Amino acid sequence: MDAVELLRQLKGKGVRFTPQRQAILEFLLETKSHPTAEEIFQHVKEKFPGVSLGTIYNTLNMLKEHRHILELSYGDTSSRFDGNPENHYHVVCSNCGKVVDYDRPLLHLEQEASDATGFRIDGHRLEFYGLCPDCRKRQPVH
Amino acid sequence: MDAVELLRQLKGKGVRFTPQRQAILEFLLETKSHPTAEEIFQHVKEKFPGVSLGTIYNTLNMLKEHRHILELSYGDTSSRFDGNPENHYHVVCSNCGKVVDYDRPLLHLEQEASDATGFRIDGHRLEFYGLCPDCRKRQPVH
DNA sequence: CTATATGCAAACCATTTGCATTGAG
DNA sequence: CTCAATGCAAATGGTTTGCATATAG
Repeated sequence: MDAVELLRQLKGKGVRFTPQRQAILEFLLETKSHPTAEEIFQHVKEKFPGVSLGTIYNTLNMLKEHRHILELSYGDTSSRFDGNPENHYHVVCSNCGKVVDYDRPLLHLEQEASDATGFRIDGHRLEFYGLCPDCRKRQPVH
Repeated sequence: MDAVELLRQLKGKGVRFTPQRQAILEFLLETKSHPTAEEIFQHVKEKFPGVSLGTIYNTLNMLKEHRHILELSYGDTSSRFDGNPENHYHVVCSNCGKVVDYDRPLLHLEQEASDATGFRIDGHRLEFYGLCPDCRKRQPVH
C-alpha cells in the first residue's frame, strides 16, 4: 500500500491529507534506514524547505496512533521510525546506531509468557545488539 | 554478591566506596521493582536527605559501565534500572509501566541472526508488552 | 466557512555537565 | 595530601505544546 492510498483511507477518520504528510510517509515507506525524526526532517526539507520539525513529529505521532508506522526506541538519544508496522525483528549496531531488519518467522512465546506472568500479552519485541559489518572492519578488536 | 562486596571489588579499578553508592546499590539489589533514577533518588533520600539526583546518575552510569546493573529503556520517558546484570527477559505493562521479570531459559538465536545479517552479535533483548494483572482488572476491556 | 495542520518559538523533562567543596584512600 | 565524588545549578537535546496563520475539505 502506498502513501497516497494510506492517507486517503485516513481521511475517513478526520485526518487531513497534506503534501507534507505525503512526503513524510513516502519517505518512510521507501527507505529501509529506520530514520530519526531529524533525518526525516532533513529529507522532507529538500522538497518543502519551509517544513518544521513540529510537523514531522505531529505526523509521526498521528501515523503511530493509527498503527501505520512503528517507533523504535532503544537506549539511544532519539527514536527511530519504521514504515513497516508489522512486528518484525531488528539488529542494532552498538557503534554507529544503524538498525537493520532481521527477517525471520515470529516466535510464538506469548502464551507461555502470559501463563508465567499473569499479564495479558499483546506483543513482544526482540532485538539483537552487536557490530554491523562496516564497524566490524573499522574496529576489528573491541 | 552484596553491595558492600561489590563496591570493594570496584576499588581495585579506581572507584571510591561512598555511603551514597552503597545505599543506591543496596536498593537496586534488594528491590524487584526496576526503579527509575527518580525512584532511586526518593528512596536514597530517606537515609541521605542531602543526596542529589546527579549523584544517582553518576553512580548508575558507573555501575552500568562496570556491568553490574542493566539500564532498561523502553519507549517511556525515563529509563529503569535492574540490579541483575545477566540477560533475562521482561514483561512490561503498557498501562502502568510496571516491569516484571520473566524467567525462562535464554533463546539461542544469535548465531542465526549473525549469519543472516553479517553483524557480530553480542547480545539480544526480548520484551513482552501487555496489561499486568492489576491493570487487567481495572480495565477489563481495551 | 470551519476546523485541522502548519510553522515558529517557547516549554518540558530526563539526563548530563561544570564547578567549587567535600571526603575517601 | 590528592584526586575522585558530591551537591547544586545551569546546560543539553529530543520531543511536546501554544498560538497565530494557512489551508484541506
